[in-house]
Amino acid sequence: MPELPEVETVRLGLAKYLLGQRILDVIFDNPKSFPNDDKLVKSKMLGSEITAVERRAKVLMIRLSTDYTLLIHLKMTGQLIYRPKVGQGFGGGHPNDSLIGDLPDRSTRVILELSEGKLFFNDQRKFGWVKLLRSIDINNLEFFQKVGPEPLQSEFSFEEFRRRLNRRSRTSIKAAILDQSVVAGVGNIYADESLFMARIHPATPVGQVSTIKLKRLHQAIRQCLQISLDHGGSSDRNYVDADGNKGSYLKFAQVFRREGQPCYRCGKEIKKIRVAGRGTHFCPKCQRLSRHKS
DNA sequence: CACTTGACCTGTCCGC
DNA sequence: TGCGGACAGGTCAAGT
Repeated sequence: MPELPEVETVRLGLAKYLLGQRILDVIFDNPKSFPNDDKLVKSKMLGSEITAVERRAKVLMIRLSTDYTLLIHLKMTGQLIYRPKVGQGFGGGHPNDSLIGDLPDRSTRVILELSEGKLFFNDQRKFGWVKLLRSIDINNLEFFQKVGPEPLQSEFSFEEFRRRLNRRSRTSIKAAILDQSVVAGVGNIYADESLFMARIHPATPVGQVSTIKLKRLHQAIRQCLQISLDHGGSSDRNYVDADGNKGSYLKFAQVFRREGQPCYRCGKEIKKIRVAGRGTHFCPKCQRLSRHKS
């Protein structure tokens, strides 16, 4: 899916368009994508106003004036695309129409009809979801209790990073940074990119990564995510922002999807292997398996 | 507990 | 062109 930079880019777009809008209707028919009952939707959503659009880890939160919140996870193929009503911004003939075509399409799972436009939740693989919850209950969800610090905030200190990593010292460093309870928002693309930047082999057991390298990794995670955010995220396949635009970060990727091509740093061929059950890209020369004690 | 694997879905690409 | 299998940005539950 969308990892932190992509979800944050969507959030920025939604905040620009949705704040202050009223929900006039909600159209859904897939209980997997939107497992809420009609009664709750009618009483807590219809007529309510959107008061904020927030994000924690890879989860979006659309706050409503009824003290309820829509939680949204895009998982692998989710999209949230906003289209203003014709005559209220870009309408027919908008340049983005060629990118994603007419909406709804066959992957549309939920439509929010708003006072000034429509919000489409598309999700080809149906892994993603939209849930309506009491705002006050959200912090008690197990996920939010366990999730790690936001990497672009100051709460993501090196000491905190190491403390959370040390609970999982035998697993691979890649599996560890993909774990949302270690750090929030890192997924497969930025795991590979930040491990390259820190020059750590993805399969290195956590307990054998030196302090120097862990410090490099801590900084690399922040840098990769920030650079991607600056470029509107990565569009490998499905990802688009709230306007339907793709992100351009993959043009700057050092290893992700570059197997068989030369490393920009040393010239050796980038390899693709399997680590933590995921396709993993790395440079065998820049990222050697090493055995240091921290 | 720590850790790994398979399942959830649909679509696409690659080799035969 | 068709068909089978592998694979895809993420998380869970269920296994060892």
